[in-house]
Amino acid sequence: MNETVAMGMAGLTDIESLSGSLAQRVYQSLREAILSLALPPGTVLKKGALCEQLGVSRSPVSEAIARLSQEGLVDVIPQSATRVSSFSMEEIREACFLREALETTAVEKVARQRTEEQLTQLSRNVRLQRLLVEDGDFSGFYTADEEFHELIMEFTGFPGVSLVAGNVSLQLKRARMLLLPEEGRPAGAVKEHQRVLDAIRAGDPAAAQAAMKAHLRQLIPRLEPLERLHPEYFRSR
Amino acid sequence: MNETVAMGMAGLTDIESLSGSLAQRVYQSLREAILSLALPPGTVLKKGALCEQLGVSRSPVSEAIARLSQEGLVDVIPQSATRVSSFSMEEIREACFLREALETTAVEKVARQRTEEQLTQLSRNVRLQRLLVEDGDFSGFYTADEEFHELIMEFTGFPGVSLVAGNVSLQLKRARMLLLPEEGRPAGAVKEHQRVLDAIRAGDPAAAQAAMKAHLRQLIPRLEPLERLHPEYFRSR
DNA sequence: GCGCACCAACTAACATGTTAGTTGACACAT
DNA sequence: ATGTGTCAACTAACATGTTAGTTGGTGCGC
Repeated sequence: MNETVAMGMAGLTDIESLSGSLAQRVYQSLREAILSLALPPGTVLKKGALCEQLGVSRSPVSEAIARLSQEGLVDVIPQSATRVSSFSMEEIREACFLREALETTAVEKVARQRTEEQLTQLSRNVRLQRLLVEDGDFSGFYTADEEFHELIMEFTGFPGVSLVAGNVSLQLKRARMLLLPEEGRPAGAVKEHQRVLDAIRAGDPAAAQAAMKAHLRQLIPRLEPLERLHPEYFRSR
Repeated sequence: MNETVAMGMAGLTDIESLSGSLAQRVYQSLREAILSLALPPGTVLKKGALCEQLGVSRSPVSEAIARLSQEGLVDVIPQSATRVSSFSMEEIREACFLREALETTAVEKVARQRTEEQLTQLSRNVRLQRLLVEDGDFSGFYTADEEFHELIMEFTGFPGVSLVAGNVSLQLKRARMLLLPEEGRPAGAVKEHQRVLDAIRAGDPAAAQAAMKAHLRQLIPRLEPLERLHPEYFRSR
């Protein structure tokens, strides 16, 4: 009757538009839906239903769910059901700790071995951030922000660093979706990024590490209130 | 004819002796065999053959292989074959970097929040290490060594830290199997552990971090020569 | 009304059948 | 002899059938 039926019960991106094996596409589709909260915590995922909606058989769906389970995005209750995992503040704190470990160590290394080209890229990114904030383009700023951190990790010369960081920060990424844009926060973040960049340019590893730590530490206090603002997404686990 | 046939082509631990779902058991069996080099890099894993040897169907084997693939222990060539992944010195360096990031940050935190109980456990562990080295029990020392690092990560209060560290250090763990016990190295390691412990006890985060870093940095130079000592395990990737 | 055993419906887990892509060998043309 | 096209054999990937464990409800005993 309405398009909700046509597209299935939830906003899964059509796997036609993705590349790779079927299992890979199903995984990406589910992952994106979970991270964007289109599939909120607690949602039950039924293999049968997913197969129908995506037009595939259970094999690729099973593989996708297995991966999501390993990454902690879904909880599989053996022989019974599988649901999108709930937030847990403790897990979020843990993710912050892990992210801090990776990024501070990364920036420390980058500050020691930076090249002119890298400084240029980082500088360009930070200036872009400033522009986007001035224009009030918060979505664009969010992307540029992520790119800033991504760049630093890439510049370590170890491609796996950002991959691991991404996996470890999955819960963080999801929780950030609940954050409302806070007055003056983006501008503050840009300043902090600038300090990180300055320290990298100065070739001061300790300062870069400290600046990055100071920046990342801003996140937890902003996430803490979520537990009582959105209790329906939390608990258990 | 001989027992090699009876147990299959390779030293896979019988899944009967493990717990959990079939897929889980198959995964553990394969993982152990790969990490212990019973299945050396380059070995081709055929689903059909594995099913026969383990006495299960292809479903759990597929799931196990998918997990191993995600962890980088096997390379799957689509529609063609899957083989145990080769070492790459670059990956090993990367793993060292990641491990250093996690463990130095962990020890820094632990030095700040240590309890008497934790100091007791660490002290007991280090004294045990000394005993084992004196007795020449290198295998026992290896276990105690791993436990020391494990303890520190646990003491952060974040159970996921040691899990992540374990995952990123898989290649390291495998590469260490190729290391021959080096004269005086265990004794040196004990001394370094002692320094880490001293700094933790003193409540000196910076010193603890530095001591841990100094300790972990010993590993790479010992691993570097492996590339030419065992070229058959390296390359590609 | 209330607890407990039983049962039916549903689910993930496992087994097996089918498809399609890759690889290497062999015949053939050059 | 050598490069090339064809093809058969083999593999992972996908689809589907089967099993076994969980869950919630229903009726029976109390």
